[in-house]
Amino acid sequence: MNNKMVEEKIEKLKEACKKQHMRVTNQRIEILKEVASSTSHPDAEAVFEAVKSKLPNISIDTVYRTLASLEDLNMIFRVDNQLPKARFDADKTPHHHFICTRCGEVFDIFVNERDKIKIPQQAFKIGTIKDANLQIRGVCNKCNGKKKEN
Amino acid sequence: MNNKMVEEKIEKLKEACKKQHMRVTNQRIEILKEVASSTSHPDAEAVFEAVKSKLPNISIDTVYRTLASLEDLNMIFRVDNQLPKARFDADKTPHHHFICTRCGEVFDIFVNERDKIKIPQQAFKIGTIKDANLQIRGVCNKCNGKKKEN
DNA sequence: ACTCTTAATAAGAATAATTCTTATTAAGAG
DNA sequence: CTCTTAATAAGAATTATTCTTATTAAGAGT
Repeated sequence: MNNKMVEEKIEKLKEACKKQHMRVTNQRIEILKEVASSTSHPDAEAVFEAVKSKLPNISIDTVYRTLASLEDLNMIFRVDNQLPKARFDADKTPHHHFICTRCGEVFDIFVNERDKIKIPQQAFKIGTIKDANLQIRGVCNKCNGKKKEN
Repeated sequence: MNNKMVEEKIEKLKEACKKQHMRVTNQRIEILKEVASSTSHPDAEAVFEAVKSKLPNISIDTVYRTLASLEDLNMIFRVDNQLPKARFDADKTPHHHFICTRCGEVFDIFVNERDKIKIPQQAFKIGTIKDANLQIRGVCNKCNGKKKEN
């Protein structure tokens, strides 16, 4: 993302914070700026190191907390929708996964021939492909129900 | 997977082990049996608990090691291709990811309108969808090169 | 079957990523 | 400018996973 786009993103952050009654802190701005201007899908540690030059006293915990809140605000997202634990499957039939971002449950979605995913040509230039699957992220019905109870 | 399919899978494991000069251990058999007969994408802890009834002395380390080796043998796979660290991205333009299973590098793949993924109808019944992206797993060219050096 | 080599294991310590606890700071409402 | 409290820094704690080391057992060779 170029400078202008990053600046626009910061403006969006400010609006989003106001809307959610969240405070616009330097930490939030600098961390979003860093993720938005990076092209390397940085991890928390990399963001921490990069942001230190602007905010020398920042703690790694703030980075984690802020990345999570920026995700909540829909400003950034987590590549691969990391789950706290690795989960395994022995069924090699090509199928997709619906992953509930709230409870971590994984739902299989088996598709027919017509709905099979096609791997973009570009991918073959990057390396040797082992497999590919569609990852659908959302909130499952069960968790949606729970939300209403609160 | 039904009993018969599980048994077939165990046979495949035995063949694969012989081919790779790996020993056919009870731990490998029971762990594969557990993952293959489960429908819940179990994590290491769940496999550990389930397998304890058959092998009361099994250690959690063996479960982790065995799950990894079963993955190597292509008998099971890891849902979501868990990476050791969470990685973030601020670019919400729909795009896919090529994830190198060896070095963890994530490569963006931007696609044109025609190659856009279509979310299977079934997914909408499971819950509220936030987003979806294609995850292509493989080994990047750089890592493929390194392999040859050995 | 018996022996031997060594891959695989159990046990528990160690590590790495992430989250929690608590005291302090500062955003922004009034 | 003051006050409330959300957000933070610091470091301890936790959780998933991996490593270390001594022991066991698979299976090759006899």
